[in-house]
Amino acid sequence: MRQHKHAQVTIDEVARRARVSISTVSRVLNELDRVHPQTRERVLAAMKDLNYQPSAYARGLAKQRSQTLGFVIPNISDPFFLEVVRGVEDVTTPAGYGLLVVSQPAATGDHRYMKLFTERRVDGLVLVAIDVRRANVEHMLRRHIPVALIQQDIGDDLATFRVDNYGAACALTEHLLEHGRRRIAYIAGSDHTPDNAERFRGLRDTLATAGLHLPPERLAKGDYLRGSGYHAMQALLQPAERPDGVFAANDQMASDALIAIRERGLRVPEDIALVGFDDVPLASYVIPPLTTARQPIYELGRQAALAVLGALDGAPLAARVVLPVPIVIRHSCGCSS
Amino acid sequence: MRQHKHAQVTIDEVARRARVSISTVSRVLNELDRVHPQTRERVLAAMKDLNYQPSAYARGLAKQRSQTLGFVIPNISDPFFLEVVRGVEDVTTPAGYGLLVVSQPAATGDHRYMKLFTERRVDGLVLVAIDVRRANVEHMLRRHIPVALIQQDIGDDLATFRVDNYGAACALTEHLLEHGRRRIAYIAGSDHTPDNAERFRGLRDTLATAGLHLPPERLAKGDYLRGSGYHAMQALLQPAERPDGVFAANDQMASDALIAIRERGLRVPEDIALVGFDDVPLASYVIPPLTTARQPIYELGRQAALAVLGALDGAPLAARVVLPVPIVIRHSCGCSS
DNA sequence: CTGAAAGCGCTTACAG
DNA sequence: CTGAAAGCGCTTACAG
Repeated sequence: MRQHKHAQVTIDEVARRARVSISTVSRVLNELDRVHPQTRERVLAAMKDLNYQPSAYARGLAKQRSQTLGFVIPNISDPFFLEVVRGVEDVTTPAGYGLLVVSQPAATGDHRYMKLFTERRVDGLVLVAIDVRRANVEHMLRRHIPVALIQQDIGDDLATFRVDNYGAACALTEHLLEHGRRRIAYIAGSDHTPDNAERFRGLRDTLATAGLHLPPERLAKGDYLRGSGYHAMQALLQPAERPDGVFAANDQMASDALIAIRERGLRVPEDIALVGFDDVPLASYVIPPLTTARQPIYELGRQAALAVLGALDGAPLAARVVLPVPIVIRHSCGCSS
Repeated sequence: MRQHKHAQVTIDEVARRARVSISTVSRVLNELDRVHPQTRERVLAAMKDLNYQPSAYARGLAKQRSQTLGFVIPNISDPFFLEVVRGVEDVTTPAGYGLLVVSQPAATGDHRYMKLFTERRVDGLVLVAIDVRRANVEHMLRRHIPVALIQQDIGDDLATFRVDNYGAACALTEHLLEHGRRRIAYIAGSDHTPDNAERFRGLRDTLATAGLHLPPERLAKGDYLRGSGYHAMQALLQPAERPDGVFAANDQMASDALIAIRERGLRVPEDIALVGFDDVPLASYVIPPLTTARQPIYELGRQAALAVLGALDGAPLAARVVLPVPIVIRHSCGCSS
């Protein structure tokens, strides 16, 4: 067989150079058995001289472990996405795991990544906010492939990593109450998202505890996207009794609301105190800068990855993690610089 | 040997069920040789019945091809990042390639991903805007591993995919001139970045062509980041003869400049026309919305990935691709709604 | 502590 | 058109 000019160096060459068998090279590679110190040194030296990098493929085949994790992200332009990859990647790479990334277009269904991940024999999975079918997750789990779900809740028994939307919404509402606001309105995000539901619940429960309630005319529908907050706010400004506080389900809509309020000749926070959610760059940029809540996205990725790697080492898969969402106080709520 | 309860199904089981040898199964898998239609049907049926997914590991080992691409992204919170992964991923997954993602902290040096990628025997590499050493790229190329560089220029002979900063800067400046502006100032991004240099060159060359020049007092240093545009703009407003147009190297700084201008009691675009670069969400949000340029990030990823896959099929690696950057006209330049 | 050998799940000439 | 066999580069009992 012709020698490939620049082929990778294999375990055989290392063994030959160190004058040992490949078993021994493998042993120092895996640090399992005892190897005589001197032999070890020789092998190590040979590996270094030849710049040997063991083939993950051959290893994976022999060990029946691919040392890689599958990672699926939604197709949508999620501003948080970068943070979660970093969180995941920062734990996987140091642990010697590769990260196989697939972005899942919402329409396609599940097959795209399931096929790829099965072929590649991924050891574990981290799925971010996508449309997973429960059956698929169970299928993986049955094969002892741990799965962590981020921002996606499809069963109490599955390992899911979420953010405490409810708690942050309570805190934000509390804060509005502390500023003396009593007629607090809500600008909703997309109806069907759990985030929206939880934030709304936080608002309503906190109001209820304070003996307040939220009449229908102080509830306006938005869709998280640009522009919707503007129209929602206009609707909220119709009734004679205007709200004195507004909780928007995200910063984008809060920023839109700001414009609608200003156009009406009213001031934030003097006439209407306003809070958003997410702490996107825009939030600190509008005037006045928004009081909002910052989701620990990086941490979400980190913890999900740690859980999967832990499970691979035999630890039980933590069932449900809910990370606290700190609120960040700026000026739109009435706090001064 | 104990039968693993949920082990993956292998080629042997398929062969047995289809009553052929594994060679034949392999043949229908790879569609290389002729296989009798009826045999093929039997094999296909068996594969389907057993839900067979060939092991990418065993295949990679036998074929000496991993069918995966390495992908490195910078650690920084690049708002464009998501778009480029999507661009890359949208071509690799359909082509049956996996994408191994690593984020490269600037400080660490190159070893982190070089080691991982060598171990995993990636077939090709896409490197985004990171600090690659030329030696590393050459090392890969010598092993016949095609490398595409995105937004990173370290040699005329390497396949690099860039965006036409210069052309867009020319167009933007041209546009300012068309609005009758003659005293055009520049708010620079970080000195050392090629993007900044190219945008600046575009401005200066276009001014020169129009018989204009850019005196030192109309050149202010920024660093792309929040706040720097504000101070830069204040400096530009010092001289008695104020600029009547400002080109900021990115939207963030342009937005900052907007505030500084307004604080000075001047209006955009009436007193000073303003343009930015990048078309981040903020750009369309500030008042007046910014005229700017939109980089084709997704396309950058797509083309780089296509080039690498092409090279893997024997095509020559396209040396240099520069994608046009359309400018997006809004109101900060003086155009009306 | 160390080596020979079988095996991981495929592919690929080589025969037939 | 199809099968037997060697090989891809490792790991892992099994002997010694």
